[in-house]
Amino acid sequence: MEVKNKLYKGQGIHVITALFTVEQGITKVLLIKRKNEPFLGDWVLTGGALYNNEDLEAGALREIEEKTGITKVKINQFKAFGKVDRSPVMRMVAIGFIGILDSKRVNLLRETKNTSNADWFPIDKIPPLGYDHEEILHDAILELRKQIVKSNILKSLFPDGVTLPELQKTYEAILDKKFDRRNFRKKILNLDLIEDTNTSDRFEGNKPAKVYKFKDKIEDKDIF
Amino acid sequence: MEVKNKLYKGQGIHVITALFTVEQGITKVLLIKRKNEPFLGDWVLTGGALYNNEDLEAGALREIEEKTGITKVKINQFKAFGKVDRSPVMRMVAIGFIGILDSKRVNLLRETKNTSNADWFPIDKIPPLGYDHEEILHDAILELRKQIVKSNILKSLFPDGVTLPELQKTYEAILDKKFDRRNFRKKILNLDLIEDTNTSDRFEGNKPAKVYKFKDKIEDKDIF
DNA sequence: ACAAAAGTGTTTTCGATACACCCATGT
DNA sequence: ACATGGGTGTATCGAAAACACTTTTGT
Repeated sequence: MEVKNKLYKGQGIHVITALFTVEQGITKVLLIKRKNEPFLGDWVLTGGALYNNEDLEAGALREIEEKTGITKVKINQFKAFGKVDRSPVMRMVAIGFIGILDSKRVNLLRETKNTSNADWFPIDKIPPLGYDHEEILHDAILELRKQIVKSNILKSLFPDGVTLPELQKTYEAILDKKFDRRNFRKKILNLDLIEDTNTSDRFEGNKPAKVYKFKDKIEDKDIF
Repeated sequence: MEVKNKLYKGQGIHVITALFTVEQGITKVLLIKRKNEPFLGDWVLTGGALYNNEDLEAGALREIEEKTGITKVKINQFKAFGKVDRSPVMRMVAIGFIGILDSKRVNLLRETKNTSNADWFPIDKIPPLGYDHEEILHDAILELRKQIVKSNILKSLFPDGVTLPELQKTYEAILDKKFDRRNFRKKILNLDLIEDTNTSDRFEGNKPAKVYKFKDKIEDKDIF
């Protein structure tokens, strides 16, 4: 259907994902460098325009793959961004997603049809971003912090399981906060996000640590 | 800018709000009856197509006013809905909002240019809805339950302040749960959502109750 | 004085915090 | 045997839950 009324004509939808990783206690986000106008040469979050034949999440995943080569990542929608002038070309509303994965497990494409570079940036050392992506990233970081205590979003960072010391470092990195080891264990186990695998241990040159894994389904707790 | 690539052509944005009220312990949502195709004659949530010259929230508020006459209401965006076929006419992505207000304080328009009726429906007695509005409403109810314990969204239900017994009935209605009176007081005051006005009492034929009001700004608590 | 609804305090229970020692491994 | 990091238990504190009586008003 062709829209005639210019109040509605020429609208489009962006699907934008803030893809995070944690490396040695540093939370990082994946940025790509644009090769086209608008914002040519600027760093932005991964994403692009939604196609008519795909759902929101599918579009976000396609854009991720096209522009970074990353394929297996779980993403969660968190907010829409729709300021009138957020895109200089036409009216675009962005649907924001977040995801987290292990950067060491992916073969990041440095250049693609639409990007001239891609890299992981510590979230406290972000260059100027194109579009409204600084705002999206800001909100995405807050959302990530919420989701790591209420969802299994970290599962995709640890697809092969995780030890409690590893997990503690991750939480400390993302929440920017230190925890007592014994209390952290109790707290995290109480969240019912992970379960003991019983099976395997993992070695790092000292006493082996038990391996836990994130549950596939998290049931939400009572609100009040 | 005119889009040529048919992968992107002809997209649009809906702004849809689930407007709630609570009457005598019953949580209700405002529905309007469509006067046009598609879904002519169907009940739907308040909303419509976003204009190019307005932000998301402004568009949602304009649609609310146009189709219900309601003007002063606070709304919060909560989720985007973008299944490929959610609109039969063209590709539309919906941005969902929730809001709550006192139905007794509004003069609801029963008919407008685009609607043939409007009414409040108990959320457990919802007729079949057009578009994907049943899904949007379902998610909106969950979101409302979250927001009443984490935000001051209820402020617009009680613009002149509220007593604790009134509030308790409201929470019980929305959360579908009963509370002990003494514990409810402690709990709700601990949330730091409301403050004592000291000033006024309110009579209902018995002992007057103290009036509290919702704060304008809520600071969020530690996540973990 | 009675009915109706508001207001309040104490005990108990449970989860959160603070804190120190033992254990398994590699060298 | 020593160094390194993993694992665990207890005492204390504070929040949440259970629970009953008193107060204010209108009639």
